Amino acid sequence: MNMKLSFTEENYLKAIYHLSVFDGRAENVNTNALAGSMATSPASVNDMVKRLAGKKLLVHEKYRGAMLLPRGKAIALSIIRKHRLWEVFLVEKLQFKWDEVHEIAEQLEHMNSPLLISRLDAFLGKPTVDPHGDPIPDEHGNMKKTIKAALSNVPAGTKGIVVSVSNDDSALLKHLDKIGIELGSKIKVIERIDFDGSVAISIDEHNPQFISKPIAENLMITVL
Amino acid sequence: MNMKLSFTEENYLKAIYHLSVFDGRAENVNTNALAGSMATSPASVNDMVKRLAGKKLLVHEKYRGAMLLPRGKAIALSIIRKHRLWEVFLVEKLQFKWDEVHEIAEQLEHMNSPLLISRLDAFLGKPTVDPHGDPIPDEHGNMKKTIKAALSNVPAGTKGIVVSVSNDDSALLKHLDKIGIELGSKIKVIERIDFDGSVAISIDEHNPQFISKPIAENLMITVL
DNA sequence: ATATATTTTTAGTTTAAACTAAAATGTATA
DNA sequence: TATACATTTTAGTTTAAACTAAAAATATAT
Repeated sequence: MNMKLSFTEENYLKAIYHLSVFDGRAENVNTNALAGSMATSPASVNDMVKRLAGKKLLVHEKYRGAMLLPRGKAIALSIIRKHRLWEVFLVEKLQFKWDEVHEIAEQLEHMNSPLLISRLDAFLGKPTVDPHGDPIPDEHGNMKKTIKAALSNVPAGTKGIVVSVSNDDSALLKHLDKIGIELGSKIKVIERIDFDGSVAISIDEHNPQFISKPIAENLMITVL
Repeated sequence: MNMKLSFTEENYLKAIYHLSVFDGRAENVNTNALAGSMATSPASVNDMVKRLAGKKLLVHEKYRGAMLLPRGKAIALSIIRKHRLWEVFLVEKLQFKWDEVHEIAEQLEHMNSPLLISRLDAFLGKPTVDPHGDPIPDEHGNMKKTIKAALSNVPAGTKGIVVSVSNDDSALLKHLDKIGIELGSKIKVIERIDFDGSVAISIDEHNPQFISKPIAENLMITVL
C-alpha cells in the first residue's frame, strides 16, 4: 500500500472506486464511464488502466473493464479518507462553507504523510462523517454504510435528512443554500407531482415548497 | 502572478530565492549551486532555468547565472509564506515537533488556494515567525528582517527563539538538553549579570535559570 | 600567457501522461 | 444472420521534466 503514485494515478483509483461501488457490491468499471468521470478520452483511460493493472492495483480484462484489487481499493479508501477529513477541517476550523471545500480538498487529499492524517484526525475529534454527510473511512478503510436515496426516488410521506448533494456544481449548491436547504435539514416529502417530476417538501418541519425534478435528483437523503 | 506552475518550477523559484538572498541584496545564482540545492544535475538546472526565463520569471545570462524578476520573486515569497504558515499549523495545532515539520510543509506549500492561505493565516492568529524563528512574509511578500545574535550579546528584556548552537561539543548539547533548551525554545532574557557575563533567562515562558557566559556565547537566537 | 581544471551549455534520450485517428471488438436489432 | 452502431483498443504523437555524455566557455595556476 505504500508505493508512491502520481496524483493522476490516485485520482483514477478514486474514480474507479466511486464508479464501482453500487449497493455495496463492487462492479467492473468500463472505459467509457471512467473517461466521462475523468473528463478525458477512452484511449487515455485505457493507457492508465493498463498502467495500474501493471502495478497490481486492479485487474483489467480487455473490453470488459476494470476492477480494483485489495491494494488498489485500500489506496482509494485512504484518499477518500484524506479528502473527507480535510473537508471537515476546512469547514469546522477555517470557516469555509460546505460548497467551497471540494476543490481544495481535491488538492489536499494527495498529501502523503500518514502521521499528518492521524494527527489531523485526532485534532478534529475523529469525525465519522464529512460536511456533506458522507462517511469517513477509518485508518483500516472501514466506514459505516449509509442508506441514501435521491429525493426524486422516494414516495410521498417519506421523511429524511439531507446528507449529501451528488453534484458538485456550485450553482446548485448556492441555490440550495438560498432556499434554506443544507446538510442536516429535515425533509418531508408532502407530494410527488407526476406531470413534471417535481416534489413538494417541507424543510425542517416548515417552509413547504416545490423542488424541481433536476434538483430533487441531486438531493440525497437518508430515509428515517 | 497567477499562472499555474508545476511543483518543480515552484521549488526552483524558491531555491533560487534562498540562494540569491545575502545580506538583503539579491545576487545571481549560478547553475552549479542550484544543482546542489536541488539535488540534480547542472544540465537539468540549465533546462529549467531556460524554461523559467521563457516565462519571464527570471533573467538568465549564459554562463552568468540567474536572477529573479519581480514576478518570480513574488511567487517564491508566496511559497515561503505558505511553507511557514503550514509549519506553524503543524506545530501549534497538530502537536508536531519542531524538527518533524519540514517534509510535510514541503508538500503543503504547493497547495494552490489564496483563500485557504488567508483563512489559515487568520486561524493561526496571523503569526509573523515560523517555529524555526524564520519570518513569515505577509500577503504582499513583506517580512520583517530577522536579527540573529548570540544570547551573550542581547540586552535584558530580549525575547527570541533558539535557532542554532554554534558549538558541536556534545557536553554542551547534553547540558542544554538537561536544562530544557532545544532548537525552537522561546527564550526571554530576564537579567544580565555584568560580574561574570552570565544571563538569567526563562525558557518557554517558565523555568527561569542562569546560563553561564560560555554557554550564552554559543546559543544563537533570532530576536523577536 | 598558456595549460589545466571547473563550470555551463548543448544534444540526444527517457518516462509519464496526455492526445488523435484508425482498427478491432461487442451488442442490438431488422 | 447480417448489419449498424457503440465501445474499446491499438498505434503513433506530443509535452514536461528529468537524465547522460560530450562540447564549449570561463576561471585558475603556474
